[in-house]
Amino acid sequence: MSEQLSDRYSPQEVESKIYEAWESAGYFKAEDQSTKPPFSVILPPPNVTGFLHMGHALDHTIQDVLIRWKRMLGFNTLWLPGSDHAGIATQAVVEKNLRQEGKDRLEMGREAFLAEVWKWKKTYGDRIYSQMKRLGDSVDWDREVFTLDEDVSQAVKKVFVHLYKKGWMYQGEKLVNWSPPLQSAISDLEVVHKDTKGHLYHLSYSIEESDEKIIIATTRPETFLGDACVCVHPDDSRYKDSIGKNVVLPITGRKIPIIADEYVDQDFGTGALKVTPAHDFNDYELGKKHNLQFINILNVDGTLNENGGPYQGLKTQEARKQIVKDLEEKGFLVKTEPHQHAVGYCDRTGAVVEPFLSKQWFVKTKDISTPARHVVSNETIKFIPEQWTKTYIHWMNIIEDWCVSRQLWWGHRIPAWYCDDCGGVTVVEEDPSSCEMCQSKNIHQDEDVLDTWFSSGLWPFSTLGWPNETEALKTFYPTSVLVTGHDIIFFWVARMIMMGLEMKGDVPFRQVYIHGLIRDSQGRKMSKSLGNSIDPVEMIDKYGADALRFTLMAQMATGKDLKFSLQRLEGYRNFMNKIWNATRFSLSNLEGFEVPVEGINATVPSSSLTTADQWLIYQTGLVEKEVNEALEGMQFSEAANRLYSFVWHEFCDWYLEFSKPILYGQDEQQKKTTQLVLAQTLNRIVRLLHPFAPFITEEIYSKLPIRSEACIVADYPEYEKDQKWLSLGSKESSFEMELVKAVILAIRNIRGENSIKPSEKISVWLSPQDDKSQKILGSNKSEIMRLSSLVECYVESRESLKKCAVTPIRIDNSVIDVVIPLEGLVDIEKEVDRLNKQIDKQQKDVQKLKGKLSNERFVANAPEEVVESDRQLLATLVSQVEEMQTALERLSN
RNA sequence: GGGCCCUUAGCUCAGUUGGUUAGAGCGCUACCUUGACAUGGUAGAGGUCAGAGAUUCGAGUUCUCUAGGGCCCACCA
Repeated sequence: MSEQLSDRYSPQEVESKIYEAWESAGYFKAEDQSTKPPFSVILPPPNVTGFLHMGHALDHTIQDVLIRWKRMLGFNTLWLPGSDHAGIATQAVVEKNLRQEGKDRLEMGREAFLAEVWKWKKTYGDRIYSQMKRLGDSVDWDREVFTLDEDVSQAVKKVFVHLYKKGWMYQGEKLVNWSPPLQSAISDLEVVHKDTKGHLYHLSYSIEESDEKIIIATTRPETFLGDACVCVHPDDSRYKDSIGKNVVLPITGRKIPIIADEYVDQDFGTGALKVTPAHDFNDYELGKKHNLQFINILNVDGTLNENGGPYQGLKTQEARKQIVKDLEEKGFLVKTEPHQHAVGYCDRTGAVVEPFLSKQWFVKTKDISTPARHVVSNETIKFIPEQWTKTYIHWMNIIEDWCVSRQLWWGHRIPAWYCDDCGGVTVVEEDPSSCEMCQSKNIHQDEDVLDTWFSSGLWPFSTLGWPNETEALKTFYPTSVLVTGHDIIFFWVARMIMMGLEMKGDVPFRQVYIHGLIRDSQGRKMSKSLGNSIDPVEMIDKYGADALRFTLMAQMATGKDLKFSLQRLEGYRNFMNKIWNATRFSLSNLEGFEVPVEGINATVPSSSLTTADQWLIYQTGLVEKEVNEALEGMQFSEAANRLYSFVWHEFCDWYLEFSKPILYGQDEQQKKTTQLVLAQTLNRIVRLLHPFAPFITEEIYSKLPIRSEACIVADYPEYEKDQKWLSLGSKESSFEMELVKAVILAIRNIRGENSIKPSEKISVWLSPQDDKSQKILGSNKSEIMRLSSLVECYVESRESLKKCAVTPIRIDNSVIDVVIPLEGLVDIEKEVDRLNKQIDKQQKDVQKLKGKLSNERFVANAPEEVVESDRQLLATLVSQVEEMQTALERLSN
């Protein structure tokens, strides 16, 4: 205990040491079988080659707080870490890298390329994990899983086959969202629609065997190459006679019919619509309905194919320019008007997405989404905050079939084999040697891989050993809570719910806590391209992990986005330092303190406790109760802020100041008592703070006289279970302390307002107007003197004093006049002004309250207690005004 | 076009079932190096809770509308 602590807390010196100690002691490990109640959280797997950003820091801190809290409460906690292969993102990074070395994926071939990706994964796969350790994540590393691990791959295949057999996984030649740079299909969710300025081109198509023309309007003129018909509304008088005739397409001269369908909006454009079934989702539906020709004009790379005629080889954008030019020259372009419309972009590459006809695998969502919707609407799964329930259900209502095949190499290969002889498809879990239909050996596997989110969707059970009925699965599924951002509710949360219900027959988690996104101080999204992202590891290096965690938690209120502020971070760094110094002070004054054998259960007779002791213990109880309640309700900022103000403004500001005279004094008996209170309270504070600030609390805990094995596995203080200690405090003592504090504040206020220097010692008369106050003041006189720098303090009435500042204090029914003679000390006029101002302000409140109480309906309708407390308040205010008026007189006389 | 959210002190934000005189941090002003901490202490200034209406004895808190800002979903060519 005599160990010297430095006067500043330096996280750099303790954090890594502490983390290693936790890990090697095995504190993070969950038990597959346990008598303890389970509490499990599956970490949203970060991109394996990614690095920790502020969003992760927030997401992880929330989970770690919950896990540490529950662990201390005695739960069998599992926080399961893992990482995601992130198909597109990782493949893109590796490809880019190879290109710089002059290598090309296609030239290398599948196997060689995948070897490169695995090499990359091995090099960078641990980076994110070491960053998680810096944050303090108490995950069970022994259970770490990667989405491409053998077990997970088996689970993926099993699910695929299961869905296939059920008819819910099917292959179809459909119009999909195609990303030309990726040369792959992407799902609806991976398309972001942005309003884009474009043009509405009016093209003139001539009607066959006549001089008539029909004008159509389009935003994508190049697609005319794939037009299958022109469509008008059957009731449109302008075009009635044209229906059934053919038009001749410009440039190519190809002939297509004019048909009618009520789908067409007569008021938009010219009321005549060109239909390109292979390149537009609406046209696709029309094409199916009217059995139209599907003319694909694109190659996989987004260039025009042989159907593009003279434009073959050009990219769509280039082709558009050229075609507009040509049409204009030949007189087919009637007019061009500016037009804003939604254009789909690939969220990975930013390229314009092309609707593209191709053969893909789809998950039929109709049947699988119904139960997934129900479990949320009937609150088997609860979203926090609730508002996301609506969003989720809305999406579930409009969900389309999910395109899960990707024309990539990095990912789970689709377990489908095609027969070169009979053309049959074999979908099985184990690689087959022959075709299921004709037994031919000439089979080859589907070249494509699955959408990354397909394997992510299985994460809550695939990570626990499924399809084997493992103990872990029995113990920890369904998991307790899923913590994530709202940006992946559809991508991930919804898919996990669907898959969990289908494969496990139960929800994957009971609660979904949706937090906001981290923004910069100006409210912009943090992004690499804006250059405004803040590296959490850098912040940890500079301010410590605890400060960063506390900053995030103190702001984590409603699930709203939160702005990250360095000033705030600095403030919580200071808070950590405050805790450190409070400990330093305490420990230096605990020298010679004998640790009681009962340890944390040791008490003293309540009669030996000072007012401040009892007050502190009472406050400790309140904090224990409130913090647990806040955490129970996922009110993280509530919990963090409550702890902040308790530690700083109650423990440090008042209790430690009150303890000084005793600790520095000669009364050994009293000193012992205070030391016990100090040791007991510090222990509780450290445990309460641990989930939020694990490193500093563990470090401090190891130096405390009263402690157990380690803070991380110590009991979390709970009001009900801590009664042996907490019952030493009382509401009554708390009241006494409030009275003493009020007296001290009143004196300090006068000093401060009148700029009476601390060095200038003054005398004060305290005039209690009842016996109770008299007693309280008498027993706390020395503390009052010390904390307000008094040279003399008389607890007695002295009406004869002149030119005094008088501050009336009233708490409950106790009234005290604090009387300070000011003659010779200050400008009396100034004090008169100050008092007058206060009286004015107070009188306004009195008027307001009087009005309220004279309202008969208020008195008649409001609950008795509300009326009563208002009456008392009014009485207090009125008497305070009177007393201040008296004070004014005494000041001037 | 549909849906969700936000607007409270100079700044960033708390304020979950409506009820004492609306809070915090930072910043600001004044004073203070007092034996844990200047990453500190003490005191202070600063708000008609975006606006209007409604419900209620009572609204920052519930409802409606308006203004401003943000987000999500959506095939009008």
